[in-house]
Amino acid sequence: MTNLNDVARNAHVSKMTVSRVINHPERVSDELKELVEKAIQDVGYEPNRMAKALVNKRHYVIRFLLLEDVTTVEPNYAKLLIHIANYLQESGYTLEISTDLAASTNNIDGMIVSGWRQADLEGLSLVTVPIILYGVAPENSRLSYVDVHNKQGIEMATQYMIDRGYQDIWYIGIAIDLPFAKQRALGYRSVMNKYGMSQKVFATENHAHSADILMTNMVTSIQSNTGFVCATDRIALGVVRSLTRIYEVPTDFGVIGFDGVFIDQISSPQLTTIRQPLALIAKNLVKEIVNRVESDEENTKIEVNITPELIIRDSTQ
Amino acid sequence: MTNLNDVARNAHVSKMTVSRVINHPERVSDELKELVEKAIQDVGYEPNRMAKALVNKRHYVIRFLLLEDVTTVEPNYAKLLIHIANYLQESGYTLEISTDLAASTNNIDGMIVSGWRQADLEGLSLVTVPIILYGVAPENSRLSYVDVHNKQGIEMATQYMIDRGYQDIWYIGIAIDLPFAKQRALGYRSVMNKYGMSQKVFATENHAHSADILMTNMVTSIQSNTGFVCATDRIALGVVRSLTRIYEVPTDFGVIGFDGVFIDQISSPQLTTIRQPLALIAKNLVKEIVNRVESDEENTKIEVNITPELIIRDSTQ
DNA sequence: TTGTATGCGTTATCAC
DNA sequence: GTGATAACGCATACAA
Repeated sequence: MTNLNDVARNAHVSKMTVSRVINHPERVSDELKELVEKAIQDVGYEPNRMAKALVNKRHYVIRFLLLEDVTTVEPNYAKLLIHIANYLQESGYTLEISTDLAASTNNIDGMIVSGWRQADLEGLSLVTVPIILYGVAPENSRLSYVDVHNKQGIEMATQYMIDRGYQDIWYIGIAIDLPFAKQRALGYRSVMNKYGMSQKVFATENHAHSADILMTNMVTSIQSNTGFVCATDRIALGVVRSLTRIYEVPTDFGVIGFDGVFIDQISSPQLTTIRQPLALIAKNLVKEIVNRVESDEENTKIEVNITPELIIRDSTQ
Repeated sequence: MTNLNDVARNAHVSKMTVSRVINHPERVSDELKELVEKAIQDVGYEPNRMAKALVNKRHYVIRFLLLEDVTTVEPNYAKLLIHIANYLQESGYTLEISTDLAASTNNIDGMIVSGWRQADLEGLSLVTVPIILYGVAPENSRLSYVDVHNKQGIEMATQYMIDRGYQDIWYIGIAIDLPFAKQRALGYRSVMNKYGMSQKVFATENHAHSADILMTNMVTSIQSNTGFVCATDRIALGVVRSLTRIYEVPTDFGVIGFDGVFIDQISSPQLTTIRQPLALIAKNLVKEIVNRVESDEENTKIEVNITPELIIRDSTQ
């Protein structure tokens, strides 16, 4: 492993000059800068992250804290984690994954927190390192977050169903008392209000099976050409499954989901859905947490709501 | 952040004694050891990973290199990554996720590599840090690996289908020229040979949709009470979907999958499957890579094949 | 603009 | 068995 000294020797300068070329190039004369840059190439120098960390009193480690039960959210996370890890790496940080809110924060610089429940709020307020949430913050909280724009997403979905000519639009929501679920339901209501259409709101657990049962109990009494706006792809999957036992999707009924991560594609027919732009979300999460870690200023609360994307597939006409 | 000095002051000893209590407790007298341990508690000391790393010439970072296309394997990885991260943390390491084989290894200690293709082999042979593969190594390779026992898994599946009384057993394999696919096919053949049953082997892409099409083209000519052993849950999902359009599963036909990660559960009916014990796999991967990183001995090639688990659900009688 | 000395927190080495 | 010292690689403060 080459170090500053190797470069310095190669360039016939002191190692401080090398350090400066890297961190404060403007304080170095052009000729030396060129010389040093060439030497860095020659010896293949890369800064030692550990030594930097020690002297900077950093760890260059961000923890991803997953409070949600993994099994219920599986496919959402692989991609998100990979994106986060990549962006962190670009900023010189490494990822740590934990499911333990109580774990010591002595060897990390900050946390990205996902899937909080009411019970986690006190623990979170005790954390001393910077935090950014993935997912809407609790109401009245001083916590910052990055999330898909939940309300806007369901608005897009509802609007799309209306545009496609479905006569009646139902909302199959998610039965959980968390802000994101409320926001999604609001999206439906706002568009339906705008068009003066009558609202039909149901809720189910976030499982294909639960949605299937809910739907199967009423499916024979639903009139054709109804469009179903679903709070998640899992729910949409169950709705499609229940409908296709008797009818055709999308010719008799239309279904649109939300999330756009994996489930939409293995459904048959594949789901039209509102996709969470996970790369963009990851990018913002990393940008914000690194910002907070590296700036000395007081952290102001920020709320980043990212516009999702309509993916048109085969469960709508 | 408390450090060795704080503990030393509190215990009225030198910081070397504190360091020894942590790293070589046998070289410290019992009384001092007790004293120091109490002091560590008192001041809430935790070693600074960065300082350790610097002096030990380590980074305490293991890279998870994902060579496979993420979208095709999504749900498998979230859990695996979380388990790996947890085990790494227990050993004092942090995780780095990368999809770039060519990335510098100057700031990591070792790599866990997943999803290699033929084209990656040369690049892998150039890597200078210790490597362990998740997934069977190439033939004639000196690379070590940890994997689910693919052959044994499909043997278990095939045997189970025979035990459940299915008259005819078909194998719907995965059309890819990689060792794990061969091993799984071998598992089917070995059991069928043992019972002198006639073998029906098909192959498809690893997508529900492809399997669906394959099956739909022959489904009307298949005699009832046939059992389908599938190379993956995705394939099994497609097979079930195709069958349930006309028949009942599991009364007319039986289907068993392989992987047991997520897809099996959102299927309807839920899939009987052979589950990869991801936690155990992660544990072994971490054990092996940390071993290789921390031992000075030459790395001998090891091959760890982990026995999977039969999960009985609703796609078999 | 450039170089020297010092320290970050830890561990290994070598005294005692 | 215990403690003083140097070293890991880097960056800050200060001197030239």
